[in-house]
Amino acid sequence: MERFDLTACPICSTLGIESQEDFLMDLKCTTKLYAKNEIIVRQGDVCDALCMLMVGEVKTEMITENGSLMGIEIIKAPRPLASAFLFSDNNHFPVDVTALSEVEIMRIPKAEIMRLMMTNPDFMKQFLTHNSNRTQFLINRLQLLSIKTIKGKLAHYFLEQITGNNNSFTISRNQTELADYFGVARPSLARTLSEMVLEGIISIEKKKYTILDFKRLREQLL
Amino acid sequence: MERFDLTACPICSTLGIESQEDFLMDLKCTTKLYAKNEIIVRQGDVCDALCMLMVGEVKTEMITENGSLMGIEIIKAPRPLASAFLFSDNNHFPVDVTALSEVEIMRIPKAEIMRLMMTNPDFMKQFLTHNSNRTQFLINRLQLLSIKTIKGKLAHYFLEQITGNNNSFTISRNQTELADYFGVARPSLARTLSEMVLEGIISIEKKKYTILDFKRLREQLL
DNA sequence: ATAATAGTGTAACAATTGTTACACAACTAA
DNA sequence: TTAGTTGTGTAACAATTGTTACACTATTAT
Repeated sequence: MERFDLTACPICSTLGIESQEDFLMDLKCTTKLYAKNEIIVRQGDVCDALCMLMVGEVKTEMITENGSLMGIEIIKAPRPLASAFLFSDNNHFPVDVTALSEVEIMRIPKAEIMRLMMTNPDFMKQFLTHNSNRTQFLINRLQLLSIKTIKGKLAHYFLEQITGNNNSFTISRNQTELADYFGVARPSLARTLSEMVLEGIISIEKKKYTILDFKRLREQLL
Repeated sequence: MERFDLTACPICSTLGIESQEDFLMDLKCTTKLYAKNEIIVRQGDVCDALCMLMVGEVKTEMITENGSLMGIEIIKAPRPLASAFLFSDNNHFPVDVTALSEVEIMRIPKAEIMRLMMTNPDFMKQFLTHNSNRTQFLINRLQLLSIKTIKGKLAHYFLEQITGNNNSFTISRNQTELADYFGVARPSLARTLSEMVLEGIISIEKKKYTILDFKRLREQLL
């Protein structure tokens, strides 16, 4: 199993290389290994320690940065799991987490996280930032899911892709992935896309999308 | 205008009465008044200070230019506004905030929040807890919106209301409010409810709901 | 009690999306 | 090249939900 890379961890990366050894040395924590397909946490389990995914990858029904719906999604090491729930009044995991490979989890007690934050401003800032970023992500997903029509979702998504004065952009996801992202059926998405092309709102060439009529695109948001 | 009540604030309540005066005295912050219907923050505004709603109430509107897809949230003083975004990499407000009454807002700079957290463990814990609770709330909304059928939404909601060994609960919202909460049309909700009663899954008497068949209720979640 | 208002039940119909199925293009590996 | 896979376009039909309208009950104010 490979070594844990602190510098890639979203909440520990600014600790500085020289202090990493001390950091891990002083840390009161336990690590545990899980076999492939083993269930790491069950929905409803109490969350009284930060679970850091050190090695391997897991799947969870949780919403992830990747953006797929409540459907199963994959989290790769290194990253904390559900760090937002550690301090909530109702500190239970909202979903199951299952190992997709051999997995190493480090459990850092809540009190230890508190201590780290009190003594290390950089750590505190990173921890806060990580959780804030997760929240931002959740809000974005909420906005997207709140739009009911497929045309509206597409309009929201397209307008988000625009940067600068361009009216073109490329989408790396294919139609199937895009449909998953929106939580709609693939043929429904295809139908809607061809309708928007027919109406002259957009044009599509391979994965390059061009907006032809911003006004009508914005009208799709109702 | 009434005085700000620190003991009711979700992130300052444990500071202790005797230290409140010192607390407010030392705090580097500015306060500003807003008239009713005045816009306090606009979607996209940079969030570089914690906005504490001291007096009055505000509404936050989710969602893009359209308006009423997902419910609006009404926030009453005292409570911080969008405290989760203060530390995110892309620190912009995701929503508009409008005053519903005369409102007093205290703006506490980010650095000042950092200082408070470093020097006051109770404050830090409360700040973290508050943000965690907000995240829980968002996750919950997301789960609800991810369920596509109205029966599924209702099943999710009903199962959430159950406490202990009971199979009954009362819902304070009326049908119209419930429909808004789910983001569906009111007659559609009524139709679905009567279907579930017909199928013997639940029974409804005024605002008291009773679950008759847990197994089939859970099946509605897919 | 009476009127006004709010909340509910329900029906007919429209609109949107999902489902299933299949043809075909694009790409990859042998 | 060929065969196999993946991605796309599209059609017919089913399922679900929205829309609109109206009757009725419950609650509240006068």
